[in-house]
Amino acid sequence: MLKLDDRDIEILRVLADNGRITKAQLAERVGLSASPCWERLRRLEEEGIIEGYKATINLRKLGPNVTVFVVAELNDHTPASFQAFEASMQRFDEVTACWALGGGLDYLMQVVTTDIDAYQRLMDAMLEARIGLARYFTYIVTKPVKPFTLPPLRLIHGRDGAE
Amino acid sequence: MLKLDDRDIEILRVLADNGRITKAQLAERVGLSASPCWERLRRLEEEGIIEGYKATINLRKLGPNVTVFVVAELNDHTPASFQAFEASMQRFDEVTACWALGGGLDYLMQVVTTDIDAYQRLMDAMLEARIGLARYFTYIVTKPVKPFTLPPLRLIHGRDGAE
DNA sequence: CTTGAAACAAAAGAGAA
DNA sequence: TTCTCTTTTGTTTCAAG
Repeated sequence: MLKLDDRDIEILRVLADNGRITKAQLAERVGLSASPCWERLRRLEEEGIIEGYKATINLRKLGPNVTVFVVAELNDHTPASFQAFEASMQRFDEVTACWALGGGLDYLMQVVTTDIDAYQRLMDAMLEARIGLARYFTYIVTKPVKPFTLPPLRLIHGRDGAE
Repeated sequence: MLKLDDRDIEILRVLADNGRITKAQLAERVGLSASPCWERLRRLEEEGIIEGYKATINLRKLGPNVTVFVVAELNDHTPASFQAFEASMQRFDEVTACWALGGGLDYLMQVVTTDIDAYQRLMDAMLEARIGLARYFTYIVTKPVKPFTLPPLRLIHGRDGAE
């Protein structure tokens, strides 16, 4: 298990909020000077705890669009079916995220399209593409209430079982 | 509406993938030299199309944790109830994202806790906190199938209605 | 859009607290 | 360990063509 102290956690928190902060500013914010802070950051990146850095794009400023969450059930639940469905998820660009759910039969997809019509056409295309999709339930997003935030890292870290 | 050309879109795509790329490398990747690329980037940031930059943290390396999606229904559907519930969502740190859904009565929450027990305790706490939560449905994530990706920007951009 | 110069930041190391 | 200080190298920013 990787040992992280409060300062490492603080580095993660600052970078999760501002991924382009300079290393000098980062050091100041976590109460270290540049060199030790830089060492810790290098380690966090090397260990893969920091996976990368991403710009956050405001899709609403680009044009009209709609986000839909879809709970999907498959026709059958063989390993091959799961694999085929999961591979399809990678190919549909409108599927912006996907998770497998407990119960062994369901998936949750996040889908972004220009409008509800385009969403329907996408789902029709999925049904026709014979990727194993049997039924699905649609949750249309009307408003983002809370943008992605980090969970409380101190809870998740500092217990047995981590790699 | 903001006019973006293919190079602007390409800048967004590169930065959504690698938010800490240097400006010189970014320019090279999109086929511009440093100064014009820098001008475009400055504009995208100023317009708020680029909202910010975030480090991506691999939670699994920090310790055991479970992600749960929760579809929630409220007791009543007055504007005040919505407001109260949405304010609560900001306060629960384990709620890592939240969206309001169509139908005017439902929310989808993404929750991250250490284990299913902690998830149950959180939901019990929400029920007891009288934040207006009536019923909820639990979807436990067993596997991330597709991490967040950008939707096809060319579809969303380049039509009427954008700001 | 290009060049290029000045200001600034990153990276790595030496040695002291 | 962490800190400060220094040097080299690379990056950002912006003015001028």
